[in-house]
Amino acid sequence: MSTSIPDDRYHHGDLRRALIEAALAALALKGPAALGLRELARQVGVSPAAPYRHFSDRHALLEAVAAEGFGRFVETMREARDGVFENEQLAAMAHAYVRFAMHQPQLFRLMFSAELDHQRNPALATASEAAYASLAVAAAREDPEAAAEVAVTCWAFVHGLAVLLLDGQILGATTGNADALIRKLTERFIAGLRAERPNPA
Amino acid sequence: MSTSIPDDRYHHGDLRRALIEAALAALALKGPAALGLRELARQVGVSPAAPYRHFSDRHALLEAVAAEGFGRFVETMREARDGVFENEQLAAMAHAYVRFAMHQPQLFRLMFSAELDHQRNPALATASEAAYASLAVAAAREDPEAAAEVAVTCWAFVHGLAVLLLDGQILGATTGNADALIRKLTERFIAGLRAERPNPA
DNA sequence: GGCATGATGTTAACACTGTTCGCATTGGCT
DNA sequence: AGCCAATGCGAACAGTGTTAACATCATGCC
Repeated sequence: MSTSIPDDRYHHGDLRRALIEAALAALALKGPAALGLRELARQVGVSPAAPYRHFSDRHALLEAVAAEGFGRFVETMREARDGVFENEQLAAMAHAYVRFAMHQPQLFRLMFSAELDHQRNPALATASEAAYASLAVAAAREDPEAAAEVAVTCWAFVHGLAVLLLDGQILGATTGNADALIRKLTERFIAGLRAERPNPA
Repeated sequence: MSTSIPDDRYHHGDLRRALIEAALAALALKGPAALGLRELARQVGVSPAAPYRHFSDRHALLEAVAAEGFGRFVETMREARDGVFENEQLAAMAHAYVRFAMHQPQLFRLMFSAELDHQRNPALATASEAAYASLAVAAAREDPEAAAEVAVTCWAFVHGLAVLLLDGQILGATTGNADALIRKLTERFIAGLRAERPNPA
């Protein structure tokens, strides 16, 4: 699993990949404070200047990590969607959205961090748009005539729920029955969406 | 307005206040990158070590700024609620919530920043809970039997909408008609809430 | 009024960090 | 084999948060 090429050869092999993975590990383990460039270089066994051959900036590295996170994110969403009937897909994806955030809180926070310029890094922009699109298509089914509005509303609800849970602003540390809460809230939310237009063509 | 006591006397007068205000100004003007301790000390005309007489940490200063932000926030929400009929209060507050975020994006981001420990600073915890409570009371009126659920749902929607707008993930840079979008979405959302229980006692 | 004392500010230093420079080493192409 | 671009190294610079020891002020007590 780990990029284990601890040989003492001059060139690392795939330093870029190694840095990203070290960052992912450090992020999950010790929080975003451990994402220093020097720290990561040290962890990979390389000089402080080496990362600059692969990332123009420290931010560029963080953006690469975030892009990786978005990749895993859309994968998670896709899986949630695929194993379920059409009329349950939205709920399943909403649940997966929040669960991803709670299982990888630091990564999720990094993905939506303010200091990342989603415009600068095309890979990041693409990845985050893909994540939105996957949710939007299921949301649009609820009301094809106002697809965009419904999609944004769903996204906002689900994203807000994730963020608030992450900040411990909803359940202090009671993460035990968070699953039940999420299910109840999303059910209610979707019921509200559907109650508005009782005659789906 | 500015804490203008630029005399060359040894003691500043109210350094704590001056630092917080300098931070608020720098935050709105040059973003969170300008919130260095030394930088702020320089701006206020004081040595790099002086702030430590008033804040144990750099984080403590940021938390104080965030608390100030929450103060203004609940004030804004209160004003939005007061000038309106009961059945429009929720919509008005939702609108105010998002508008606050768009008018003071950096401050809003700081308030909900991940690196702030809402538990450590009691003032911060109190302030953020007050912000929630003010929205919750209006939300609860929509369905008194499931007050908590409705409140959290509203909060999640409104907070998510704010965050996504801030990240430019909904309207690229088209902030012009953001107001109209917000209004439309909150209307629809609240309609959904009410459609679920058509017989308000 | 004079003076001890705590609150507040200063200077100097330490350990970091991101970043850049010039140089060293390497693997791959002809 | 020999060259070249890619990749890594070490040293250096500016800037940061933080601490410790010392300076200055303001205030209450005799």
